Amino acid sequence: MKTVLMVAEKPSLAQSIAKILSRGSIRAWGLCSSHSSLEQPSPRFSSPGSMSSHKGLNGTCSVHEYTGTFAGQPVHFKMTSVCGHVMTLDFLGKYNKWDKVDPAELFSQAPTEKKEANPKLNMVKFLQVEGRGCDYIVLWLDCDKEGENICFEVLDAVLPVMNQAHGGEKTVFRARFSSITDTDICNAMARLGEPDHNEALSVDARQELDLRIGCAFTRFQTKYFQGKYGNLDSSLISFGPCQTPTLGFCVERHDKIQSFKPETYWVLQAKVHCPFSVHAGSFQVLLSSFFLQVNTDKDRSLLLDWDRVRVFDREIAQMFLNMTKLEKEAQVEATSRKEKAKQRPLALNTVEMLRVASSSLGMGPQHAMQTAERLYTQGYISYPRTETTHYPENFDLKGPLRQQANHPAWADTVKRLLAEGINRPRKGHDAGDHPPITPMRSATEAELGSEAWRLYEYITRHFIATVSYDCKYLQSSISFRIGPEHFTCTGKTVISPGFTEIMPWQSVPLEENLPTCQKGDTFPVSEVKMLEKQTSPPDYLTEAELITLMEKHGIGTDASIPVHINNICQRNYVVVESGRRLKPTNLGIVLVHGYYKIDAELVLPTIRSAVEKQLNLIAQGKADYRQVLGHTLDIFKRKFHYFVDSIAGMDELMEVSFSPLAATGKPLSRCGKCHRFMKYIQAKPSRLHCSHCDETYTLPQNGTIKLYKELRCPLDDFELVLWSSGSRGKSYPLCPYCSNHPPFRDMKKGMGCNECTHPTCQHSLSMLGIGQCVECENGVLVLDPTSGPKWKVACNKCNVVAHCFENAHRVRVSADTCSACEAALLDVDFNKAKSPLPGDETQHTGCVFCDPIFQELVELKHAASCHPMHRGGPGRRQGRGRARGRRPAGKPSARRPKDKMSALAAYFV
DNA sequence: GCAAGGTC
Repeated sequence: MKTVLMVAEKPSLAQSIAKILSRGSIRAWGLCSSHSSLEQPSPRFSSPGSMSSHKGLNGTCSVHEYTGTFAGQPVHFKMTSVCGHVMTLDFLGKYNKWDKVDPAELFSQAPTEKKEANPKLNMVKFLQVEGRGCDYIVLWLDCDKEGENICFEVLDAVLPVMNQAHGGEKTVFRARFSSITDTDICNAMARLGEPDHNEALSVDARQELDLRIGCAFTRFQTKYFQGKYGNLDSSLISFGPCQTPTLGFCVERHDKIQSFKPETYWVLQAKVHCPFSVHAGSFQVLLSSFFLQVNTDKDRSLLLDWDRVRVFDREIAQMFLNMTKLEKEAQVEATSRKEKAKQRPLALNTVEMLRVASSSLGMGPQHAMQTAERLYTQGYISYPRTETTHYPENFDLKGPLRQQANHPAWADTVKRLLAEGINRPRKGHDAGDHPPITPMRSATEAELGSEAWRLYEYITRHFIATVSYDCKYLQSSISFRIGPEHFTCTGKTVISPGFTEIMPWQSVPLEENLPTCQKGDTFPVSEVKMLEKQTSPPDYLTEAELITLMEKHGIGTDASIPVHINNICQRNYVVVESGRRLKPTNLGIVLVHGYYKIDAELVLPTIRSAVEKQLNLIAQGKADYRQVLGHTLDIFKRKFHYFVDSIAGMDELMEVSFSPLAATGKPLSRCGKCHRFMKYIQAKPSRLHCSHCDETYTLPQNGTIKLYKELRCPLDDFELVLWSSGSRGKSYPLCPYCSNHPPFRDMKKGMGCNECTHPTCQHSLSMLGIGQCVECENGVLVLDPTSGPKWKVACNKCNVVAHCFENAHRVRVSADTCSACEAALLDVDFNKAKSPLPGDETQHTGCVFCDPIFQELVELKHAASCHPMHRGGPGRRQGRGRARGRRPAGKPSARRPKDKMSALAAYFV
């Protein structure tokens, strides 16, 4: 029997499609074969309706197997999936060395290669294992350009291991579907086509453009500005065709706020006195108790709005005030009553969910997406990444609704809807990807936890609202004349709340009801006054507004919008303020203003859509892939060179906001070359800067630095500093020069003296090292000479710390080694009063691992946390040192070498 | 260390 391999874009889809095709086969076969207008002869298929599933070798993708017919023959079907893109584009390794490659080379010279997108998933191997020996392949990837591109990634992996076709028989098929419904999937199976190479090529072009342009600009501006300003708190200044315009939106709003000049204006406000009587009508019963209370209040005054709204000249306002003030009565000129409707929402898609999550639930897009994904994988909601706001025609709306009928939060509403009949959902947009986001089963807050619950509650309420009725309300208004001036008063009364019952935050605000009156009626004026007000600036952009702008300009996709927003936060270009408003930082502002100054297209949202237009030509087969790519790269290469030549313009802006390196930081350690003080710059990346030599020395991050007793490195004369990760962590001395320019072959950048193999320096590993770490492979336990009186021995690779010999007044690493485990012996002196040693001893030399006296004085921990090893009973203590302290044969010894000179010579070869 | 796009 021949085998048909089928591949979907994600595991969940493989399962749904396999279920449909394996069970619905007989009906589907009938349906499919009844189509007479097939564009091409399509392989017919059927299956007896049972399917078996197993996990693939990567543990993530499943394989669903069943038998059926295909191309008129009995076959074995294997349905599986990838996890998004199989491959990713990157430069060849040597072009990823920032110091060695001129970013300009990234536009053309630097070759790119496709790498596995997620090596852990082992996707190519997995596809080959499953594809080996298959005869046909049907590609069920999402029906968009990215999906088309993944088709070819799958084919590249699988075709070489599949059986060879006989006599030009077609073996590669593409299924095109627009929803995951029985009809659609069966139709797709009945009308298999071919993957579209042009669409795939347009994605290849997009990938290459994004990579080359993004990396070139990012590397250039990072290298240019990094280390130039002391208080520029960013080690990466990135640029990207999506993230930069996203930042641009935030800065644009900031500029509007900055340039805003408040203007004073004046408003007339009138109050009339009216005996209260409301229209009688059936809607009254629906009004809230608030209204009924108002109704009992017989006399009240009515606030009128001025038809001129406002004037910007005080004297003119005063004139109008004077004229109206003379009048004692307001005359009704017209009345109107209109029934209006507030529409029920469209079915929920991803961006709308993210907007509401941000604006109403205070949940950032990235977080909201993660929460939604968890709800999805746990089966509470449908697939959360979709652009579609239209339920498929045969979508079962009542099923999910019934599941909610006993939910304590909305049982009443749902039961009434089911009893009285649901409303037809509004016609939304069908993007052909996934159905809108809906609840899949009932859940409670206790079950989900408060965060996930809030999102689930919103999704469910939104779903119920889409099958509810519009909210109907009555808008009435009365036009008045007071002297020469006209005033109006409006009121809204809810006729039927419709969907706002389940989405109360959308309710028509309760407004006072208006009195019944007719044209010509008069009301006594109780007050006319003039109010002075000021126009106010807009506020910073909310995340929700930003999402709307990005969607409108085609910046990013439903899945990547949260990533871009997260990026500009993490890169320190904007900060999220209260109300989830995005306030650009100085860095963000300077960058955008810099782009505006040099080449505004770099930050305008139009650039992405212009490129996309070109890419679409490739997809439609109207333009040549190579030509478009070459042409676009050429344009950006020119832009890049112009940007490089004009960078001083951006630098001028930087100078205003940031202070030069030489003017920042506090003097800390002395430079070994000029013997002047260097300055310690705390802003990330923290570093030392010698303004005389104009050299910068990076320091280890995430810790504090102080001077180390003015001790100097014997190799370069730089003053040592002491790095510490905190009182419960570890610390070690460090030479700023050696750490940046490793003196020995076996040392790497960033290392401290505790890893230095200098054979005689008193701060080195050679002198302070004790023995192999008890936990990690390559680490050595090193005495921390500054840690007394709470002495510590810490691993120079991992975070193992041993606390030992508390209150000893001196601890030294001896030249002798333990005969049992080869660890260096420690020489410990205690004060007479505090000595824990037996008898009246104050001094003891021994091995920390093997000496029974020392074993009682050593406590193993992890830096800043308690170590699990220490939880055991007393019995394990004995064996610990003996077994683990021993250095394996062949490993470099941390002991003091016997022949210092020969060892020294070896290092300097 | 960099982009944006899939998805987990």
